[in-house]
Amino acid sequence: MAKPTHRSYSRYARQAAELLGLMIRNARIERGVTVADVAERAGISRGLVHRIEKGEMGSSMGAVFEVAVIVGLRLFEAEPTTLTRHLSMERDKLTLLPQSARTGTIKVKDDF
Amino acid sequence: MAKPTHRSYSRYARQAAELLGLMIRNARIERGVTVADVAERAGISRGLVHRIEKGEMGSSMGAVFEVAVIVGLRLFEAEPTTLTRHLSMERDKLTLLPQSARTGTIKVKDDF
DNA sequence: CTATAGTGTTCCATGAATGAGGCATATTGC
DNA sequence: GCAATATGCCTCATTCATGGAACACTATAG
Repeated sequence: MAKPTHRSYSRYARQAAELLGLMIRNARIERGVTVADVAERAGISRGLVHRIEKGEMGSSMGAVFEVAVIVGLRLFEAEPTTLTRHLSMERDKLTLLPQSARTGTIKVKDDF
Repeated sequence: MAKPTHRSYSRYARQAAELLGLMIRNARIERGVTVADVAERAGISRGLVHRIEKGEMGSSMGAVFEVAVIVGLRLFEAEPTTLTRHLSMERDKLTLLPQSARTGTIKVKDDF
């Protein structure tokens, strides 16, 4: 039987996916690489690369990010080293953020 | 199973996923929203939100982006209007590139 | 023009992601 | 301290994305 498991996505999320797909395709063409080539390097099928470039929401993040990297895109506008630094920053941020904001009562933001 | 389809990811891609997950978690906590709350609003399970925040590569891009939007993250550092504009720009770019004048519709070019 | 390569799209078997539920461990508030 | 809520993590059934192969179409080369 048909399961109406149709997931609804917000417009912004869908556009972000579409944009990422287009950026990937543009970057790939500019580099003169074929879809099949990217697929092989990413270890995925040609069809999946195509779906990713179309911005389909079901594609796994791993496949999408991997393809993006292969065609030379810089995710989050960051180079590898910058990315690592951002990671550290976010990790530190997390440890500093207790769950005190849970009740919606953000008491102090430790401004200085 | 003999072959678990060992998918290998580049370091950069993994870090990007982890960074996105951390940014989501930080944004969520700062907003004082629970994982369960985000899950309900995104129409997904609590476990999936948790996996997304951990930056697991298997999560679908749709779920990841949707959660990111819900906690207030701006993907690609762009506001909704900016995102739409970027989309148009990338679409135009595509038509100017060599092998891709096909995606659009070339049939209706009989206006001369 | 023909030949070749690349793309776009379908179908389907199957492996993988997801949802659901439970339970242990924080964390918060009393 | 205790109670209540939130998170982390596990297992398993079900659903869905994926790979693979086919095919038509388009573009580039010759």
